[in-house]
Amino acid sequence: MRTRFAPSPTGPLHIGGVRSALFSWLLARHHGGKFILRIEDTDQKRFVEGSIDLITDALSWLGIDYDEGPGKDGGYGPYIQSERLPLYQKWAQWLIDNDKAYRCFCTPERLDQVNKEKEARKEPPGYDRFCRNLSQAEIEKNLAEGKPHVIRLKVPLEGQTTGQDLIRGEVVFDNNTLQDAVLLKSDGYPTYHLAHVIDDHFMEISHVTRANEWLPSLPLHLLLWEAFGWEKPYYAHLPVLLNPNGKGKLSKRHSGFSEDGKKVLVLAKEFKDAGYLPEAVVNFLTNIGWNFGDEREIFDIQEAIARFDISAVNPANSAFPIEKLDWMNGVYIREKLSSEELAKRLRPILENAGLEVNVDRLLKIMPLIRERIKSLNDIVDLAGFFFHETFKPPTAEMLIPKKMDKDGTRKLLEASHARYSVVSETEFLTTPLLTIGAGLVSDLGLNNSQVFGVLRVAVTGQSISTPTFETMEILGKDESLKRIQIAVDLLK
RNA sequence: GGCCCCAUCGUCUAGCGGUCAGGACAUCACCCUUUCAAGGUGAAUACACGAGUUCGAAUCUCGUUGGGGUCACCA
Repeated sequence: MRTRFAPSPTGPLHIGGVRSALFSWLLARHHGGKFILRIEDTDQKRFVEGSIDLITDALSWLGIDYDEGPGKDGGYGPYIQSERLPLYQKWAQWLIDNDKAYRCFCTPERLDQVNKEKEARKEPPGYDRFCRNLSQAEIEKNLAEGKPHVIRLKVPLEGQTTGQDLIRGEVVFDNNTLQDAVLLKSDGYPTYHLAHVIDDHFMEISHVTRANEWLPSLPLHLLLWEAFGWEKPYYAHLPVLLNPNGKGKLSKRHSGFSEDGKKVLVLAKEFKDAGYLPEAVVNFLTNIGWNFGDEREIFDIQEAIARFDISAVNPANSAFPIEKLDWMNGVYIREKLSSEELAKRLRPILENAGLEVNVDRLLKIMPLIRERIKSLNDIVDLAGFFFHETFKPPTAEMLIPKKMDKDGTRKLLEASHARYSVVSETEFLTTPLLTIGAGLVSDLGLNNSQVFGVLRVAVTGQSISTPTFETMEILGKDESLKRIQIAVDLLK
């Protein structure tokens, strides 16, 4: 088995592209086959410099490795279509020689005109096949005059073309609804239709998995395979990923737009930048349109490979359930990563936020933060205070809890300072600290949340944070007392 | 509009003639609790509609409606 992912280098990789790549990859890996990356850069106008790196970077971040592709020759290269031009031209000519295709000299202007007239007559748009029956003499003449032309497929005017889709079964099309599609453009580049058939043939691709939007052109491709007399691959058209609200397909133009106040992510890189783990993204994606089999949703990629079955893919399109990714990312953070691993991934994020990371301290706070963050990026807000060079004190307002006043709060802090300052440094640990806190509660006639809350704000500078006494232990006696003192002064 | 695909809780899904229609996310309530989380328990919520076929339909057929895709010298 050989499968492929064949993106166009028109910019950063889209999450829908990732999903297609992932399913093709899963299919190949399940069967112990090969997964090939092929770059379809036959549209010079849309080519974006640097796209190929963006694509391979994204795949590598996600762990979707390819066996053959640009820079990784497997004997079927080159893997970039613009480097295969002579091949397409040769076979396009072959189609003409065998009466399966014809040269079309119609200008874009004429094509426009034809469509306008058809529209006026309320007919479906499409090429009127003006050049399909040009005489040999006319063709010679046009050629001699050097008229630019394209090569079009000569589709049968009647009958039906039946395709088999691995996901939805038989799909039937009436040939009279088909177009004489352009195979080779006037600039000598092939269109997708021609290029993918030729490449999939010579690269011996056995299973073509691609997005659902290709289904309408399946009959064209089938006709092409038949014209060449080559053995067809199996086709599987993956359901489309829709916007989170279910309206329209997820596309690049929605990227970054806010929807119901929520951010819509669509580029692979945006998921990385948002603090999602690649393992979680991959796990999440495999649960859309496919399921593990029992009721498990969290599983690692090896388990997915072992069970993957392309024919079990749900043919229905699905809205992109981004909120489920948030949950799943949290599961991975709190259950799947060791402290060392988590710290390793958190470190660059803290550093990018301009904080100076003390690795020992970072490792120490892992138990305090791992159940509190859903995105790696959450670490900055939740625990950034551990790494601030200079402590950012809270405001007096944050310090004073409801049902307490300024004086009362100050007295509480002063009492705390007094009691904690007599604790030895080696005893400055969570449990004794908590005991003292509890003593404060009963002695001052306050409740837990008042005392612990005030201490939390004083020590962390924020009202939502890691647990108070654990935090104090990690901060150490000096630092903790210093911060409590700052709070006292703030309330004077 | 033509053609093609699709249709189970708000969302992702299980189900492939007989189930109290299951799970997960999200939501809500309660419990736990040093904030926030996490965790625990529980609640609410779905077979788009209409005809058939059948002893029996979420499951099969047809139609309707709805949604999506596609109609380029883009992929």
